Amino acid sequence: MDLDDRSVFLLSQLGRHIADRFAGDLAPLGLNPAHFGVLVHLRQVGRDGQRLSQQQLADRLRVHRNAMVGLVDDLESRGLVRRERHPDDRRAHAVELTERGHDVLTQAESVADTLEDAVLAPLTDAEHAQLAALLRRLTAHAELPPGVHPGLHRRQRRSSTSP
Amino acid sequence: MDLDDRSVFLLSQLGRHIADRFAGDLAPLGLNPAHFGVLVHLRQVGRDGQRLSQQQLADRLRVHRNAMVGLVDDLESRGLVRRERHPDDRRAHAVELTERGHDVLTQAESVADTLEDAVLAPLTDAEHAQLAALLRRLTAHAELPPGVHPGLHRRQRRSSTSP
DNA sequence: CCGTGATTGTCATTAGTAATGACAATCACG
DNA sequence: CGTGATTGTCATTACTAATGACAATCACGG
Repeated sequence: MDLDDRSVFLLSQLGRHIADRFAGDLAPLGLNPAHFGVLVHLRQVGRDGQRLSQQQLADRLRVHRNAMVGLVDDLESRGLVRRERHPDDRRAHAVELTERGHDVLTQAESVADTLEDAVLAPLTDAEHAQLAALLRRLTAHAELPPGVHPGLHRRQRRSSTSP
Repeated sequence: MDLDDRSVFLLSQLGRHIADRFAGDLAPLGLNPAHFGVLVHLRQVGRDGQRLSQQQLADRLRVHRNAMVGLVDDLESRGLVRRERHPDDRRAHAVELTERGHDVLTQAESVADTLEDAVLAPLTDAEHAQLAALLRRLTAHAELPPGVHPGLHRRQRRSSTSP
């Protein structure tokens, strides 16, 4: 059987292609997909008036808190986020988007828009909607947490066979 | 805008999820996805009566020949492939599937079938066909080489920002 | 109020993986 | 022949991810 006859292969192939392209398109902004994920989540919770600690952020994005340190370091050094004292817990830092962070996130989303247009170019609007509906049902069934990319997850240290 | 409103995000998320699950499901067979890709390609060319050198195999799968050494080493040590003298070129090794390699590949494909059933469970047959047709048009437009997973590609050494 | 154990953020260390370079053997071709 | 390219291999390097340890702080019971 041919690999291209399997929808799972096509999905994986296309998904990886998209991820690679997105990473490449994002690089000129000084961001990688993990940075992008952090920014998006920070804006989302900011809208709700919440302040997240690094730990909470790490839990939501399914990354280890040790890794979150580096991500926030990167973003803070570029002035996209701010670490403040957490009002309720002096151990924790409240992380929030800066004005500049908002701007850069907007640019990053425009990159994503462009990529989406390029990848979905061969589909009509109706077909695009059809595809989106199917994909949403699949992600729901797979119980993928909304807005969290599995590529950010902590990879488990494997013993014998590896990618 | 919510990440889940972007088809490219859903595709990437789902594709990664599938790749992770496949790698996990394949591990008990002592294989990783790269091994699987090699086996599938070897069977394909074997059907046409061809014999491929490691270099040719590496070119087709878009991996570096240095990396192919390790992949073939793994498979040969498990008795799934055989390195023979290439009839036309004494520098090259003709790599081919063994009987056992065929068997294990069959098992691996059954793993893939099971995964496909699980992932696509919420869709009817008609919807599945619809999805497959859409995906095929997208991979064609993206000029993704048929049957070659981008995850095997040599990653370029990046200077500043990284995944 | 004090002490014991957990949590947060950080850093240093380790382990694992991927890219690069170098090599001998062989080829291609003049 | 002989010069330069190609094949497969290995060693080395560069990088990334995982782990462990740490001080500061919290939570909670006694």
